[in-house]
Amino acid sequence: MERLLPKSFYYRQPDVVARELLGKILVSCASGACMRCMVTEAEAYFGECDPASRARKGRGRIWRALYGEPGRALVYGMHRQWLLNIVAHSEGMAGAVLLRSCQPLEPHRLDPPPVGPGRLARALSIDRDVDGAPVYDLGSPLTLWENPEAVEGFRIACSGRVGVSEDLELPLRFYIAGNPFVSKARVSPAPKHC
DNA sequence: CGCCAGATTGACT
DNA sequence: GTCAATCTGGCGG
Repeated sequence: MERLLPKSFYYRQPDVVARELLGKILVSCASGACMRCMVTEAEAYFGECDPASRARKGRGRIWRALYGEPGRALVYGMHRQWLLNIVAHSEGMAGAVLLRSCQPLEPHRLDPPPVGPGRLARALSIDRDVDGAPVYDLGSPLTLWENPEAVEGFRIACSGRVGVSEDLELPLRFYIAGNPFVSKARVSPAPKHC
């Protein structure tokens, strides 16, 4: 059987965690029935040093979450959708991983595929109720699991983050190369080999 | 309190 | 290509 990713998994730099979350299993029981999918695309955000981070916006609840305990879901709304992040950073730092796309497991024919952060949240019934949920904790409405099936391996590609007006030099968007459940940015950021 | 912009998406010209 | 919906938080009146 699969194993929950431990809390310590999230006590690392957001870019490391974003990369390592690819291929992992995301389980959402937010709607009552549980739904499983594999993470195919994620982006890393840092704290106030990151021009694209919401920590830049002010010291509200999002700022507190980014500087708060790693391994917790951070859900907030924008443009009429919910965006799902997992808080991830080393001790004393700040950051999170934005889950952008996933591949449904099981016979789930999702109409708009859960590709793109807004669609992912909608497909998994993610909303403010899930905010703060510890994803390393069994019994949480949202959990992340090891994926023994994915050991076969896949290529990871990376690029600049999607939709940000000001990005860092580092490539902070990671995705499974060739997987159909990955968003195509309107203006696709140049992919690089990682 | 109103207005603006941002890690978006779907409908429509 | 363009528009608008409406979550969060800063800023101006």
